[in-house]
Amino acid sequence: MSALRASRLRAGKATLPPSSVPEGTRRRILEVALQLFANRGFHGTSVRDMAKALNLQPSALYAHFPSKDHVLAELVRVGHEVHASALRAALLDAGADPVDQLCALIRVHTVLHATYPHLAVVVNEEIYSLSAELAAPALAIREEARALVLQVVERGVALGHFSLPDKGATLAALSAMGVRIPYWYEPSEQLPVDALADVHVELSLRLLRGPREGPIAGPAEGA
Amino acid sequence: MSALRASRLRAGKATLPPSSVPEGTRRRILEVALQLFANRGFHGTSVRDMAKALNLQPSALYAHFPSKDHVLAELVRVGHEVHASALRAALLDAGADPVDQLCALIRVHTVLHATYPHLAVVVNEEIYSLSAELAAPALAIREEARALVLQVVERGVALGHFSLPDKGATLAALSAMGVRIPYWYEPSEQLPVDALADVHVELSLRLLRGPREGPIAGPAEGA
Amino acid sequence: MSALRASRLRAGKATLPPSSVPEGTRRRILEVALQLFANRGFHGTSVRDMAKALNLQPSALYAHFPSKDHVLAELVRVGHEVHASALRAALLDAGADPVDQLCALIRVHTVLHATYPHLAVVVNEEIYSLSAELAAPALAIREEARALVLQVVERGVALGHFSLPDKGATLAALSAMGVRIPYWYEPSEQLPVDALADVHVELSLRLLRGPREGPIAGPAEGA
Amino acid sequence: MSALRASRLRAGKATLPPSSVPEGTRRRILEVALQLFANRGFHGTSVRDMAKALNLQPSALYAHFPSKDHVLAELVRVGHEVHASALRAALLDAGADPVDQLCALIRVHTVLHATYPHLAVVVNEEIYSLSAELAAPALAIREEARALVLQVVERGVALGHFSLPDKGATLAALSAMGVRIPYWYEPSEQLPVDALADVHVELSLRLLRGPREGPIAGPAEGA
DNA sequence: GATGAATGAGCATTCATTCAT
DNA sequence: TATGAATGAATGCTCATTCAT
Repeated sequence: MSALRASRLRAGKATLPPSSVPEGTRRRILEVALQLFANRGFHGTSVRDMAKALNLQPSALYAHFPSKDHVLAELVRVGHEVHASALRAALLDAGADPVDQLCALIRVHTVLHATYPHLAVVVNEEIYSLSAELAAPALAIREEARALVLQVVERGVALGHFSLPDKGATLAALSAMGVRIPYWYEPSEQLPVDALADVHVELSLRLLRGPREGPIAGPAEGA
Repeated sequence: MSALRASRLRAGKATLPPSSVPEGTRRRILEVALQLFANRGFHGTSVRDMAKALNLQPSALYAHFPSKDHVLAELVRVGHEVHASALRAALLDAGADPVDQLCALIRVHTVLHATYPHLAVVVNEEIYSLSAELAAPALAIREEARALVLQVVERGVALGHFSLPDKGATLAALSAMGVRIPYWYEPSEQLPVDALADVHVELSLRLLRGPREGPIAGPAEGA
Repeated sequence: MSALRASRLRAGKATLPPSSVPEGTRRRILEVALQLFANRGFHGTSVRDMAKALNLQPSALYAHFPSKDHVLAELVRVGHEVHASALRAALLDAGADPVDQLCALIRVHTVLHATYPHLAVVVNEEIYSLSAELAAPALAIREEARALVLQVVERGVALGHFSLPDKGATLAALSAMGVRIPYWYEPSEQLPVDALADVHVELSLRLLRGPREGPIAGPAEGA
Repeated sequence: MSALRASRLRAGKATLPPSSVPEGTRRRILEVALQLFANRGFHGTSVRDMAKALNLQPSALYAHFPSKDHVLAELVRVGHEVHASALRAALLDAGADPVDQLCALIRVHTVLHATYPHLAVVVNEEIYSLSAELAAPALAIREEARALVLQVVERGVALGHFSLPDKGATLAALSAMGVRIPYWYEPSEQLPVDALADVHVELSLRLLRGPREGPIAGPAEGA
């Protein structure tokens, strides 16, 4: 029926963070689902599609997950958990300076979205295909993460390091930079993941500190 | 059957820019499709869903569009066209200063995403449900728009107004701020659309000019 | 999934006649199947349902029966055998008087249907879910039983004790009284199984002897 | 898969009472379903079976009924309604004598079960495959009918025409005679439907009046 | 005897779409 | 333009059963 359809993601093979899910058929199912859900969406992927990609009968999936929805729910849960725990770990490593803390959070946020773009897309877009019940755990984790960043930003403001035109919009902009990575970025020699993280850290600091007045003197990339 | 699902958008009623499509059943179909595709996705919306929301029989839609895909294609085309022509118009009004030009582009980009969030989401997410053939016109327009912004930014850099750590990432960040608006923003008295545009203009300038050194002295919002 | 469904039987726990099947997993399977087949029918019961009720995996059943059909076949066979042998035993105890014989047959028929209602239902309704091959042994036994009753009735007619308006219909009515017991009867203090048997014996005699002429004088229950 | 299976019913073609359902595809579906549900049971009949017997695609059925369950529910409802209204009509024709009334009720009960055996079987056996919600209307009608018969019998007892050993069991026996008809009876020249009704009326009167004492003198059928 | 993963057919139902009216 | 009945493919899922362990 449908002619050649565009893939949402540039990146090729979908991978799950190594220790987030144990090896085995269950993990294989999750990785295949990740690939397909990221590129065609949850509703654009059939159980038969998944089974075919796994070289399994559709019915075999039901020994591992009670429904297609539960596969998505698990991906969304894992994605949120990996993200939240990475943020927490970054914060613990960062010391007490809110600028350092913010940089650490942005770095981790960027690295995760650049390293696991499929998971990022599924977590951010396909969560809306979940019932309220199945989405709830992930949404709770998400709210925690937002609160974490908010707290750091607010401390930075209180200590005179940051100055925001509007808190909600600025926080959203900070998040958006990361969230959109899967749609344009592909790791390359010119811009490996770490370099992208450096750029995003720099951009984040620009967002949070006021701009210079007038024209710019110093050297910076022009190309 | 399926339990309550989250809606992707905060905003309520989906609307199409006034003169983008003439009044009539055809426009009604597009607006209903806009609402449903934005909230449930193209694949998550059936022709029956659309017909029910229109108080029509499914077969009646085929008097107006040759297929469900063509409804989406039309929405995507209209969305891209409205966006591109608004950018062009803004640029014409902005004079020759690249800073003014950039501000005008960001303002329009922001206002459109805040005013037509459903259209923005469909244009940005559901385009991937289109065949290459049907998506092509929109993708061409999209490329033009990107080139437009790129040109302005590059002129700003050349004239010493802007300084970017990485052109691709910074352009992406500029775009991302707007693209993510439908996911968090709702017009309100505290932050009406124009004020949001002001904020995004300010944030964009921060991204494009270097940050101040050291801590911040001047007054800024704290809340 | 499926909403609450009515149960065919009033009675609670399904039991098999004590010595009809030796204790063990095989018997447990038969009793669980009896319960489920009686209430939801053979086609309305899945092997998974049976396994779940047994706290076993579906595959475990196949160590005891070659197929789901064979479980039903065994229930049907046991039910018929218990019934037929009880009829034979009753006849042996009853002496030579066809009235006594008929009463004995009816009593046993009634007691069995009242005591093992699940088995009665499965034997009478679910036999139609069996292949001709698997149903054959039971049908043979059934024919024997019918012949037995027929003989007794015919002797009663020949000896002037009974008078039937139509042999087929009357035999069917005799049988029907018992067969329908599981659908309405539940043992109680007011009407224990033995009392029900007395009633059915009385009713059977009424069917087989002609009615009184005119109105009724003597005392009888009214309520 | 399944080998030759027995049919529950002797009778051939399933028919619905003429004016119970208007002509058209909807009626054709109901009649085919009646045939299949009666012989193989609701759970033993697939929508594909029904569609094949109708020379239709399975999906076409869903233009007429929202689900397979609703087809059964409609059959069960129609069956109950036809039965109840026939009983009411019979009673209106019968005059004030409880004996006449009872005879009229039995006659109608018998004629319906003999004329529409498929419907009788579906109504009596397959109602248990319905959810409580879908079964409710039919069960309500059923209770009314029972109350009707009960009232007639009680008046007969009060006026000294009837004498019952046990009201519940006797009512059940009266009903059972009719309910079991589809399992053994086929209209024939020797015993057409009307003759069967005569026999059942006679048997019913025997059940409700006491038996003669001692052996039988008068002439009666012997065969 | 029992498990758990797997099979392959089949389930009720929904899909986008067509067509005669 | 719109309807209502129909199609044929596809949907998510369950079925009875097998088999290696």
